Amino acid sequence: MTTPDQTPASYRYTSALAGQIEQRWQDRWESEGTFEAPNPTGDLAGEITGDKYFIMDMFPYPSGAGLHVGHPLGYIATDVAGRYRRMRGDNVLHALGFDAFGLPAEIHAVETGEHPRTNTLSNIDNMRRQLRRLGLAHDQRRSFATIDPDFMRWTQWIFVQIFESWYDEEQGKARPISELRAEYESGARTAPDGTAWADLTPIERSVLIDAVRLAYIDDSPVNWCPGLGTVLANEEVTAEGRSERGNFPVFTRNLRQWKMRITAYSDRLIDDLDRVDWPESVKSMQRNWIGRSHGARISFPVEGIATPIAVFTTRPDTIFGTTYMVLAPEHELVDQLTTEAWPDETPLQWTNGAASPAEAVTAYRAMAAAKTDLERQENKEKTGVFTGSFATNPVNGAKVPVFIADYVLTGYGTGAIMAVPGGDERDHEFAESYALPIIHTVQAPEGFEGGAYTGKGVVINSTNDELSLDGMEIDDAKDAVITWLQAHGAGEGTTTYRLRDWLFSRQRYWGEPFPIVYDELDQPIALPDSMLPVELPEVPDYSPKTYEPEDANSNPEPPLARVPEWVHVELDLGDGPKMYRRETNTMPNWAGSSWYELRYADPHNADRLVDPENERYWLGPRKPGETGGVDLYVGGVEHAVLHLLYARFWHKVLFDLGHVSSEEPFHKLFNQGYIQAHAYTDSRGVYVEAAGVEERTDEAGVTTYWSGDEQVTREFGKMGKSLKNAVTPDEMYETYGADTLRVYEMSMGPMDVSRPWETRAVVGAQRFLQRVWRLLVDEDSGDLLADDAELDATTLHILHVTIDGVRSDMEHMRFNTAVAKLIELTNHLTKEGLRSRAAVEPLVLMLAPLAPHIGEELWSRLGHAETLTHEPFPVADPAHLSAASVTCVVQVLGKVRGKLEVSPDISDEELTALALAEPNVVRSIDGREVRKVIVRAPKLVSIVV
RNA sequence: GCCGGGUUGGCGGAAUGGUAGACGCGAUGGUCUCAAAAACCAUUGUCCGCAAGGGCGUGCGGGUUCGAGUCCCGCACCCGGCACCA
Repeated sequence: MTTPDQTPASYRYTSALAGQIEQRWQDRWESEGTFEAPNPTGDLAGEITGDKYFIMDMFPYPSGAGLHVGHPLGYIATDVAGRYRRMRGDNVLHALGFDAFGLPAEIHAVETGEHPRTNTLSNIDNMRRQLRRLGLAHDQRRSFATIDPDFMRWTQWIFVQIFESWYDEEQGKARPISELRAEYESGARTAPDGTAWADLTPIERSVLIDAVRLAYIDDSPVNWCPGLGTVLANEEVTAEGRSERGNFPVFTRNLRQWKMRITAYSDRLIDDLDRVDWPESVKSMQRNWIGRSHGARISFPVEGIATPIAVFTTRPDTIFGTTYMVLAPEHELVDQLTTEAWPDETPLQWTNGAASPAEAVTAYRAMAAAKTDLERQENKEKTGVFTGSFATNPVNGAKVPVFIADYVLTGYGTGAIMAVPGGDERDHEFAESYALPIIHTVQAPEGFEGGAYTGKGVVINSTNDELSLDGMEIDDAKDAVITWLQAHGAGEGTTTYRLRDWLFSRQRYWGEPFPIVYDELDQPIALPDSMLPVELPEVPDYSPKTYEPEDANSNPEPPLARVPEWVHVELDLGDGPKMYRRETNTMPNWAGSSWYELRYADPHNADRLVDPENERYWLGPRKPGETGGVDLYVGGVEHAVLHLLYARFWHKVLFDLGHVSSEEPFHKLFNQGYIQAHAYTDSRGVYVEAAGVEERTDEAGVTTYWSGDEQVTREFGKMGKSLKNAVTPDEMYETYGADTLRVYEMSMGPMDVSRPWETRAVVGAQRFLQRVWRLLVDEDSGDLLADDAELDATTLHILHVTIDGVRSDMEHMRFNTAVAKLIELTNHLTKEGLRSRAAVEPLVLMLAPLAPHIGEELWSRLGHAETLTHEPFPVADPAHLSAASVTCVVQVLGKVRGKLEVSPDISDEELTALALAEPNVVRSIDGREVRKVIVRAPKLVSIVV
């Protein structure tokens, strides 16, 4: 409390009074369960009224640093939207859980020896406290953390579902492995080589089945990050070849790891983007990441080699322009293609000066292998070497030399290309260096200079005995050549993707253990439901084996492997007690967030991850053909291809297996902007506490910044500890109160745009709330000042225009302009000294979603016993939307020359006459002939002379 | 290079093709006070003018229109994503 001698008025809306009001209402909401949303069935079942509305925030990682004022921006926005929806009569589901597995807790554990769980739980407590003080209308019964054994159990259960599934291309969906096994056993299906199931050994059967599982173990190139001591998914590696987290170097290594067959869903993940309401930027990032391209796979035979070279191209129409071929240095056919000696007349520059192709290829491969991906990217100069072999172009029989070059990547397409220097800039560049012929197959426009022509045009130089593409447009030529190739067994139309399978195992302690054990034949076996969850064992040391970040040859070593008594376990999995070995990798921290939206709908269900009825109600499609999913999902854009892609994938698997009725987890996605902040550096470039910096403006109007006596430089960046510019919500509660913080954050700008924090501007929101308070409450006595006076026409008009505008702003998340409109209404009432219930009650109701505590307090002082949570949001009366008089603008030659106060239903003729008589308009016309008068009654008259 | 978003007062921002700058911060002046703070009131794009009024003004250059911040064409710069992806 502020001491009395500092506050002349004891009922002024100060931060102290705001604090009392806010905490009182937070207690009341909690004890009354105000924001508890009933479910159709189960332990949270209740009477349901209205339409359902499921709103969600991207759930937070409970950081030890606590929150700064940037964090709650999205939470406030969803809270306002949710509170508005409740007042519209909806049954609103809004809760917040915690994404509690993750690296920081593990690092903290390594440093302090404190168990990550202990530390994480205390961080969660702290965050819950900070968030509660913000007055968020969450259903507390539905909160959880991904580390809760109950939650983890279902994460593991989903893993087992994925492990026990395969993708049936014919049906275009995932199906249980049991159905595949049944098809094998019945003879309906045989192994790819034709062998019958009955003729396979148990091991062969396992291998056959394991090869198609949606979760599988694979020995292939993965991203190994010694600095983190773990492998990473492609999505977690930046374009610079470093870890997204920690920025450590990442190396490609062949390692045995778990993967998820997300590539089976490539098409659906792309196609269904058209069915969700997401920002175009995020959709485009996902499309790019999946990287679907349509083209053709074409075989180029090589004399003396059984396997032809398969290439992938998106431009099969240019095949007549193929003058050479290129294989990635790592391509498996390179050894066979490399000849003993250089063919006669091999140009010297094709050989790199080597005595034989074998020597040249070996040297080139060694050089390519020594380069990291990053170095390959940096050096864009095209290099390569001739293998000594020639391939045959299937369309015209031309012999073309086969090169290896590192500008062809092993991981994309087939790792081999038909090079068309006339139609591809990269091929052109290479052809120039190696003196290879260039044939154009598309007519370039006149005056085209430059090497490769990649634009539109008509096909030329493309004829053989049976086929002529000449004269065709490119798309028709593609179809024609694919048809021809297909008929001649030389190729087919096909699609490739950039997306790779999701590397799913991590060598960390603080993650979900895999519900997998290995038998004596080293075959992975999923644990039955009854043995879930598999909980983390206590370990003597939480650290993964750490390495020098640059030590590419180090090997991952999971911390769980150091607990032999946990790893080796006796279980009865159906054929009596036997010894098994547990999987010692853990899941990535994306696992829990890949399905948590489902658990909000039925958080305590012990029998199912979510009851189908509850899932259908909260997430199911509203109309046939819709995807269903959360009605509004708000979060930062940084998860565009990580979390959002993984969650869609898991959701689709669960949909295929019949566990959910929705095809997409999040129907509408909204990316909020960030709150940024100024930061200040001293002369040494060291950050100084932003809170202590003073701004000075001299007579010349030049602004400088000072930390004590030292001048400092202003920068702009993320808010946080490292830039010493963090402002905490706690400071704001203390100085202004939670409602002020909420209103300020919502009024700063549009939700999807980043904006700078400015503590000194927060007072504006407080002044606004104080004005509202003063309208209703006597600052000295605390008496209610509202009266029952009738509203004048002007006030009625302003009120209803405000209602109309605020409603529309709320619908479209334009909270900044909603606040502005409420301020305007308040300023009008204040200026006119109006305190009529007819105006202040709607004002309080409209303010309530933004500033719920002061809203509730004023509502209750107005004599209402019940919370306003479910009070109907005011509705504008169309009769009051038009004003008694309107300002009409009179333009002469497009410039405003006069203004008229006129009746809204004035006729065009009358308005024209008034306009032409307005003195300043007459002066502007200056006797010139009026050629045309455009009238948009009642707001505008435009006169042309 | 490709894709997406952006550029409006001193600052954050507002404007169905129809009064550019709502609302807020800051600044200036005032009320209250012994004084200060808080609060309240007024002014605040810029230039000319005593005023009435007028000129200029939404990154730059064109265009459409009676009228363009808004639509079209071209360009510059900034932010984000992807990038030798055949």
